[in-house]
Amino acid sequence: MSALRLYNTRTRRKEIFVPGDPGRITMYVCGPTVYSRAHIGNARPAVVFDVLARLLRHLYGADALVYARNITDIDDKIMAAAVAEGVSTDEIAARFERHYVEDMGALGVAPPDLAPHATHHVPGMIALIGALIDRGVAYVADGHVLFSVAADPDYGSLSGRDRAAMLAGARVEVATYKRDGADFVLWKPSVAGQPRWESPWGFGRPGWHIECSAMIRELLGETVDIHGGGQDLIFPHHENEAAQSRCASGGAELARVWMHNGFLSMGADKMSKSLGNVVSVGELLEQGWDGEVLRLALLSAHYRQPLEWSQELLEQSKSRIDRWYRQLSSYADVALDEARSSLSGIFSNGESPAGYCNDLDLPWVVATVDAALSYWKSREDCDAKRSDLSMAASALRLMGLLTKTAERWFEPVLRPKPATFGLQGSPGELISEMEMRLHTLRDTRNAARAARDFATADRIRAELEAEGILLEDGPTGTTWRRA
RNA sequence: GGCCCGAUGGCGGAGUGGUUACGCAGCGGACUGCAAAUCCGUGCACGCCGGUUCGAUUCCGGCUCGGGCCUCCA
Repeated sequence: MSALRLYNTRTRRKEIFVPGDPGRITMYVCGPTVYSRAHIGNARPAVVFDVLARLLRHLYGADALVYARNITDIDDKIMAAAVAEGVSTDEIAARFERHYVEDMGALGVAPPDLAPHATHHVPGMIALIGALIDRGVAYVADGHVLFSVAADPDYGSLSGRDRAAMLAGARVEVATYKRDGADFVLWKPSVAGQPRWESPWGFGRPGWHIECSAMIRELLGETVDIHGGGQDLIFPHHENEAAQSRCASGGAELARVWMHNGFLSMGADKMSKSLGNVVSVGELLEQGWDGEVLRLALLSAHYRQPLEWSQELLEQSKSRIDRWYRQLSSYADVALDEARSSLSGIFSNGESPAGYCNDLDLPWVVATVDAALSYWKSREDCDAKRSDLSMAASALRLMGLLTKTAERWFEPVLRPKPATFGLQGSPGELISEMEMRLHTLRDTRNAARAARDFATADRIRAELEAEGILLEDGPTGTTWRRA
């Protein structure tokens, strides 16, 4: 068993990962609030923790991990979207959850084992709030239930903030019913028309932070091995979760390891809906970027580092994956810790973990794969080469890349674009019509080349390139692939 | 104002107390009708000022600049 080192936000250092029960490792990641399409920044944690889940399953066994990623389906933004459209919050939530699942699927993100919905766990939240009141760390005020920050001496330990700093930084006017400016809402009243549940404190709905605490408690237990999310959740969301759960359980920490991914930026700023500088996963897919290209782009920087999203990043990722498919996709999977390969370091290295086991150092893994490719590219086939390149391919597959055959990868994607061919009809008819014309063009071009009529041959090649199809003339004939 | 993080070549992005990944782009060459792909070769870097050290891009301190959080946010 190799040592896995993970960076723990709470201690601000890499630690050897020691699960509470190696036979049942628990991981919880904060999922989406479903009120709009996911942008590519939202996809980063989904992809990063998907890779971590694959790694944990690889290390501890396929059945040893329980991975939960919640769906927040009750929230002020969902309510606002519902009002704006004149439909129910359920309809909004269901629609955008569907989009989310599709988009993440396109990025190769495997569905988590559990995808709890906040609205299905309200009784658990009410029970948890009741327990906090009983323990004297929460209080009722003006129809709300609030968590008393002063009651938790460890409040601030995750984010590294002290009380004085929080007061100094307060930018929001403090509600008068709060005993302390830092106290946060566990339960709030709903007015007519808003979603509501019956509780000992009247009809209302849960605060955001209590949702995760309650679902973790119900589904995974008092303490999870790993709790993940984006860096912006460290405070207040995760700090508050940690405080609630710690107080409710009499001191047990909510998570052994807290992990947070860095942010995507667009130009100088963080990509965020409030700044309006977002690009959605759906848009990128429609532009023709393969999900694997988006996935590699998201994984091209270490998960804790900021990553600048750009057209160039996409193009670089595309080139890299194209090359991998040409050179590596025929190599079958092997055990990643196979000692015969000189690349076994990408996966484990007992004393000083490297690559995967070094806090998920995927850029290093990718670089090592490329170095191996470069080393072997002009060398003859032999056991060592096959062993190294098989391991390289396996390393990429563990991060969810190189999952197709080269044939599939390079297969031209015909998109119905009637304008180009001056056609009309249903998408299906258009595609079969386009296929027929492509065959004709291929025959025409081959004949032209044979007759050394290069003007005609080049014209056809240019036309097809405009359709996203590249023709490559090789010694054994012409191959067609998507651009 | 407080807390946190970062600063590497044209670009992206790792890592390391001494030999400076990897990719993309560029340049030269081979191959090709021309391209593309492939192959061979090649240039380019570690924010600033101190300190520790035989030696620092790597460790320590300060500074500057940039970003995030402190309000919904992956």
